[in-house]
Amino acid sequence: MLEFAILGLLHEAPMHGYVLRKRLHETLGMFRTFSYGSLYPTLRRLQRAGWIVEEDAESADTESRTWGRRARRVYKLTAEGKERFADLLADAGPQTWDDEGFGVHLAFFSRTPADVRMRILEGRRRRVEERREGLRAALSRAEERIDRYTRELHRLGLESSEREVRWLNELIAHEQAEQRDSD
Amino acid sequence: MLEFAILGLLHEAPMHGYVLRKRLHETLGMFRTFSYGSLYPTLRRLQRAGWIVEEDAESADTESRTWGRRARRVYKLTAEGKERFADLLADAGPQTWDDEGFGVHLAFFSRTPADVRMRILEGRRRRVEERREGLRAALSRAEERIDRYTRELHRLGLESSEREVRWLNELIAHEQAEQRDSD
DNA sequence: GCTCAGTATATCGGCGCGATACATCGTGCG
DNA sequence: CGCACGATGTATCGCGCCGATATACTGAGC
Repeated sequence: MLEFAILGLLHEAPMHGYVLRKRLHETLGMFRTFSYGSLYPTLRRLQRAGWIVEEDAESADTESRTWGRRARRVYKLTAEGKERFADLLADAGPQTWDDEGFGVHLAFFSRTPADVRMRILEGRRRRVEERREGLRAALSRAEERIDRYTRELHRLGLESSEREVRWLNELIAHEQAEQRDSD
Repeated sequence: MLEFAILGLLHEAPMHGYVLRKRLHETLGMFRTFSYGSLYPTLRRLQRAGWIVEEDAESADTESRTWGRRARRVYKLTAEGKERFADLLADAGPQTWDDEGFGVHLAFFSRTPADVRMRILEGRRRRVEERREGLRAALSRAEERIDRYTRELHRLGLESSEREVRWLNELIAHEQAEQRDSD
């Protein structure tokens, strides 16, 4: 997931770890964060894989650089990196239904193909509906022996699943409307 | 977290990995699951730490055992394991405010001391309120440049934070009422 | 001159996951 | 009767990510 997000953000501009993490915070905003303990090793991994390369000291152009310190490692996408991101964007597999995968992918939704968007949205809906049904079942079977606090948690979870399904239905309807328009 | 849940469940009865995982599913129900890839190594770890021990082949009593196959490793709590669980129950630290930690701890809330329950609930509320404020800020500053889908996600997140804060307030009020009663 | 917050990179141990492997048992179906 | 299948049962491997920790330089305020 981090890989996906990094590749997506580097499309905007070359960046070094520190600002990358800030952009990560902003665009994934309040819903998912990544620690430096994941970021730096992942950057290494992407570099080794050839998806990104380190920009060298040049690039004295735009940036005013009032500093003399080096140390910042600025990375930029390679052609292979762009391909890789396109592949990940087009993936509508199971990991894009779960909380984490869905949330991150959604942050790059305007760049993902319309049909893929649809499949992700529907997959997510199926996932949340399953959760909702599971919670409904647990609650109906619960009245007796189940712990009061657990029951409360289930109630909250059920409500939130229901709300998310409604939210997904709206998004899906909107997508369909858009698709109709473009016909 | 897995450690906590295992120790808590083994209070009911000695169990082997497979049924432990089922009980895990039931009591954490729909909101958190653990894979065998975590469970078995964790069981080892707890054994090494001395919190649990493997019951030996005896125990030919209650269980009818229509099978001749061995292989099942039945674990039971040690005195140190019970102490360990009590310590974890009494912990109201930061990890008990986050989604995962909070959810798991809640499953054992009826066994946690009332004052600890209160501190966890309040800590969680603070956490969710921060998230809520973050999302509100993001949404108000958003209208312009932010991606439509991200905004939708923020909307959903905001609603769900608001809902959870209300839910927490109810729980907290209930706790306070209970505390008044016992005075 | 000092301290403090922000900028910047990096590593370490540990937790949990998904994939995979392997073996046994009971049930149902042809 | 045989055999496939689903449930029972334990285990390992590599990997992604986290929190803690270390290090060091810069700019602002006092």
